[in-house]
Amino acid sequence: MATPARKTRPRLRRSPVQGRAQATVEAIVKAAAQILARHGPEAATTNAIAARAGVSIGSLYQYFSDRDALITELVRRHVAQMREVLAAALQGLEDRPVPAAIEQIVAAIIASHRVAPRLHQALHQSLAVSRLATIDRFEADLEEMVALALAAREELAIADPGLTASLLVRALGGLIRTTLRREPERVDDPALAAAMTGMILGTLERARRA
Amino acid sequence: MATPARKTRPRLRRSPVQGRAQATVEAIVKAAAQILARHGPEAATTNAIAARAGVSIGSLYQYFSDRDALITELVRRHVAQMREVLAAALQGLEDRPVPAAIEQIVAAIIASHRVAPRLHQALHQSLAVSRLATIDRFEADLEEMVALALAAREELAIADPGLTASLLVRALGGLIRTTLRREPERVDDPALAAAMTGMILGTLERARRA
Amino acid sequence: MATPARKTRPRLRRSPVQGRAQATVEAIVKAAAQILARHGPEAATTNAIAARAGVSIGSLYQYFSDRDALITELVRRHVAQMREVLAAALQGLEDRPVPAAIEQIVAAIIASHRVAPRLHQALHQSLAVSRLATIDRFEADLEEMVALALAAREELAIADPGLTASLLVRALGGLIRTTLRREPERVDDPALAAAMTGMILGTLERARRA
Amino acid sequence: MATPARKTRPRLRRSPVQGRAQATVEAIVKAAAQILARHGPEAATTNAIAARAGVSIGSLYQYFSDRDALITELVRRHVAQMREVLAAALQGLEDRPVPAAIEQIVAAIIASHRVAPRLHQALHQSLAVSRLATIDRFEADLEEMVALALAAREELAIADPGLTASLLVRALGGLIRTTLRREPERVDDPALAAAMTGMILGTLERARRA
DNA sequence: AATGAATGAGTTTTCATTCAT
DNA sequence: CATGAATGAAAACTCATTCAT
Repeated sequence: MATPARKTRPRLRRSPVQGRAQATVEAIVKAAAQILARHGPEAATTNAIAARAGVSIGSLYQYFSDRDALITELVRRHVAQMREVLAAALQGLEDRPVPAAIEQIVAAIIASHRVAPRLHQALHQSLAVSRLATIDRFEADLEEMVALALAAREELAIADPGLTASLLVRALGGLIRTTLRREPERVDDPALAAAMTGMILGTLERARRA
Repeated sequence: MATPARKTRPRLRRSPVQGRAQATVEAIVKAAAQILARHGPEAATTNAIAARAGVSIGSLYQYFSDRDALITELVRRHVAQMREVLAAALQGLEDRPVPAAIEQIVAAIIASHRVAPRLHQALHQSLAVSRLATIDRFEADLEEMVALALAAREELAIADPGLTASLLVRALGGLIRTTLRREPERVDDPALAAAMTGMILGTLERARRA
Repeated sequence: MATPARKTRPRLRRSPVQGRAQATVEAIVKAAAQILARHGPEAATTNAIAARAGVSIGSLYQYFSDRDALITELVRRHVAQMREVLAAALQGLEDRPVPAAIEQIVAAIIASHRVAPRLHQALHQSLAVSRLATIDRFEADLEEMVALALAAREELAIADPGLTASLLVRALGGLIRTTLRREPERVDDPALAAAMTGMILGTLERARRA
Repeated sequence: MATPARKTRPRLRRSPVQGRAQATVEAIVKAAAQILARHGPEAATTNAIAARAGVSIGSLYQYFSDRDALITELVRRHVAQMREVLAAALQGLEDRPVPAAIEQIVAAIIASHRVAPRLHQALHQSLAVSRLATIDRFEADLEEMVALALAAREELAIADPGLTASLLVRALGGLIRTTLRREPERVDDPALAAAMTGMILGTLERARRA
């Protein structure tokens, strides 16, 4: 690539070993998330974040080298949470018959996107393309997991599990994001989930080895 | 009243009567598109746009009341172009058998998203959620067109054409956007297009009336 | 004074000998007056003035070397009008008995300030102190006229006509301006005019030679 | 609600808790006053004010939400000072006989207008008519005070104390302002003060009930 | 002469970041 | 360590003025 790898910065300027420092960091990250989610990227200035966190701007810079580092940490936590929710929602996947498994995957992906939808939206918006890496990695991992799950089911006879997984994960992700943006309340609509499941099943049908 | 009520402000602050002015407007819009596409929303300052367009900042404000108006115009043109490409790519849709028609729709949606993918991405990013209306309207129109097309094909027997159309259009759109962002070169991959077509056909199969 | 005398500029860049040019100048000055009076100094940009006058900005600069020259011309005309109104309203002053003469002076000063009160106000506001010279000269002349009139009336026995004239003219002027600003409708109140007359008569009484 | 409704925005954007901040605010306000007084409204740009105050432009905006807020604060302080001077100069008014009381009033009004005459002038100029409220309120209050003082003196037998007070206050105010503008040194001339006193006494004479 | 497109210095304002206390 | 006052580069936008057509 053209751009040189950024010199990796320590994630946190100083590791908060004491409880108070830990609490301060928590407060700052939480404040940033709240402001981003509720008032959008424009409102998320460092001063506003510090104010909402109830700490001085100086303290913010005590723990984060710059605004970027704070946002990065926020993304890291958000994605970690999505991963957790996803992992929990995928428990016992292997033991289920295919149709139920698909339903479970759909539900899991929806659930992971509902962790903090406004924040998710705001992050997608405020992050420069180059900065979406962390989120993209999550989606890539998700694709891989799904690919493995598909390959593991011999009865599905998927010709190209990688391609099919990408297809499904990206389609579902985009579908959920668009719906969250334009008709947020509909994300809970069981008819939509059912239709998504149908879409996946139909797709898998078509993706069989000739 | 003598003057008809206007809901929308005039598109341009002043309409260029001389050819030179027309050229200036074009240069500004083009410069804005380039900077947005290549360097992202943050880089698209009015000064940078004017500089790249080779005009003074004053000239920019002769024709656009503010930065927002320029972006709006850019969106307008971009969406208009997407609509054109889409319309052209959908010519003769009714005369084709279902499988070919689906292929054509997939190709058309891909084509419309390839008009200026980086710009599309940047616009999605730089526009506040509330300002995505023009793009959203395009997507909503697209959903409606597809819903009509589905309903018109009695042989498909789609139970809920609206739902199915939303599903497909949003899924395809998100899929294409994600792919453009993460693996831009793959958009041209015929295997992907084929897989998408498969996805749609499979989905339609599943969406039949019981 | 510290500031050197400004190099005197020709009042008009070119003397409009033709009728059309004359009309253009009229239109420009009138437009400037209207905008100043109706929308205040901030709105009186050269472009706005040209637009309202229905001429191009280039034409404005054809006749006025710069914005300042235009404002100067406007002031000149405004004061000239005030002088005319004043002179007309003072006709036959010498032939009247003192009380009637005073009433006439009061009425005349009021009349001269009502020529274009909003414009007058705007000019007072938009003119830098150094630029109020033309208006000040008008008031100085007025003071002198009144001083002469007072001195001419032996029966008044004014001890210091100059002082008394300054007193009265400045007091009346300020009074009228303040009233125009704060209670514009009251300027026509006959009770006020009567009170002013009373004030003057009382003042003259007190200004007699011991 | 927990917080009481505020009609007025907080006077300062942020209240300085450290002494240093207080000093900064003072420096800014003082610089604004100086520039306005010496170089007029046009010269009083936020940058120029910050520069003269010896602080960064950012500091100015820490304490004042915008240029307007700074000017408003300046007016507030100026008027407060005028009120103080006036109040001090009116001490013991009730205990004096009418002629001495009148002299005192005249002296008090002159004194209040001499607080910062150039600034006063500049403020009158730089404030849009609609924004002169604070100054106007001062003058209105002054009129009312005088009206009450006049009414309290039964021996004066003023027919319409309100009208007479308006007359006198506006006349004196205008007179002082004009004199300050055109012959600033003359404001100290005892002859002028004496003449003003004469004007008032004469006016009061004429304003008696028939 | 007239036009109006173009100019750019100058203005207000924001916000990430530093550093003295 | 925490605080918050201070910084200043940079952004949006205006408007008097010029000049090619």
